[in-house]
Amino acid sequence: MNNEIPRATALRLPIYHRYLRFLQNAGKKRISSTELSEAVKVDSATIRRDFSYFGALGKRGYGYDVDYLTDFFAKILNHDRLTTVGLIGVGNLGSALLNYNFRKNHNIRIGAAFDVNADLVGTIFVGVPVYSMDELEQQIKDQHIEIIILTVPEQFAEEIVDRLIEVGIRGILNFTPLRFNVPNDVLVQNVDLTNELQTLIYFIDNEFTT
Amino acid sequence: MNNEIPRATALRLPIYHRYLRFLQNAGKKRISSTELSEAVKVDSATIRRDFSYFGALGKRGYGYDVDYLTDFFAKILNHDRLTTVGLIGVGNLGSALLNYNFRKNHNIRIGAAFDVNADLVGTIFVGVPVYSMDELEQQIKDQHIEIIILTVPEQFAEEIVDRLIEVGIRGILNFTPLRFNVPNDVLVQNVDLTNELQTLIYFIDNEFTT
DNA sequence: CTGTGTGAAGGAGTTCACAGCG
DNA sequence: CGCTGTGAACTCCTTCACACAG
Repeated sequence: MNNEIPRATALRLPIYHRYLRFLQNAGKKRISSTELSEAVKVDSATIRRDFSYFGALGKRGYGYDVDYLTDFFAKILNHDRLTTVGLIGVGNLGSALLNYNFRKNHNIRIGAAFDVNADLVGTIFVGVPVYSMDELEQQIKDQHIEIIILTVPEQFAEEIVDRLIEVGIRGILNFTPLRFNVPNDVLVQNVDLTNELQTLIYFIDNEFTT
Repeated sequence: MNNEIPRATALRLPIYHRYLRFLQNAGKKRISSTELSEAVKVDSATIRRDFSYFGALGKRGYGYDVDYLTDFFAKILNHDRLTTVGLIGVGNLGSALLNYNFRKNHNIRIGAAFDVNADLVGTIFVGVPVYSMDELEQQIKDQHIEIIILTVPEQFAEEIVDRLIEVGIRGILNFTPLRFNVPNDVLVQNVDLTNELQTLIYFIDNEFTT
């Protein structure tokens, strides 16, 4: 039931889930694909098809039960177990992400941060211990970290990624502009903020169509 | 020559351009689609097709001229003119982005920051003046700002977006999890860091295929 | 009568494979 | 001979439109 979920659908699951939780908090009991469509800006037919990959979740003529659907997606998205991730590079962006409230609502916890700066190493930064780069492999193993947020200057990235692959990391949220060669059991999600801005500028200057 | 560029191609232009500049700095004179493919992790046929939308940029049996191509894309991406953007919300993430070197290589400049915090207003933060929210419309007009980076807590976002639309902003780089209703001459690029992490976790837990 | 679930059609983007230019 | 540029096939995703369940 998992492997057949189309990639495009999987990418929308967190969006659906976030809004469903909002509805749940607001005490709403039922929601139709049309209403949901308005909030998350996804075509209602697409929503119905997305949901249908998981079976018949709705009731015809009624819509979807908010509580049921919220719990269902929570499980799908692994909110029922805590995920511990690590962060490498406690610079501007790294610090901001440590402050970011990943954990608050999503059962994601940054368990360890790593940096080369001796002044930071050994301190606790917004609740997260900062380790030296020498301790990388040990901490990853000890804390069962499978996912790394990579916010280092690009010149150091390649070498670090090699170490991460070696130690068996499963996923990297990559904030550097580089594209890495990784074995195909390691997943890299690239977040390129400069790109996003440039793309925005490009579309604006070239009369996009909504 | 602009409007017919497929969206997917446009999204890759900044990636190509960044690597071309790297090659240029390294003194490389020619590049083939196959070599480029290896570096940016895009299929070589896709690269050739992407380039072909802009006309015949390469030479058969030779490849592409690095200098020519770099300049060509610089123009396409508007690097020949300075783009001034504004940033609203000088919190953790906002501060990190102010420190981020958008400007360094891409002719993008954050010209104004806005925040509700009276301690920040009136100061210069990493070279960027911080204004109060009252000054939003005035500064946007004075500095000809067309693009806003939005890094405010989500409860304030909706109202701010309405003001931005009113004053004629063209694009918003949205770091809040909300999806806004905007007229179709305003472009919103959503960057949702929690989503990225959740998606990564989802794919890892569900045995993705590369 | 309302809103789901889904066959079928329609896009959009990618990749193959090769003709043909330099 | 090498590498581009591109028809054609293919894959993936979205959207339409409606049968049908509650």
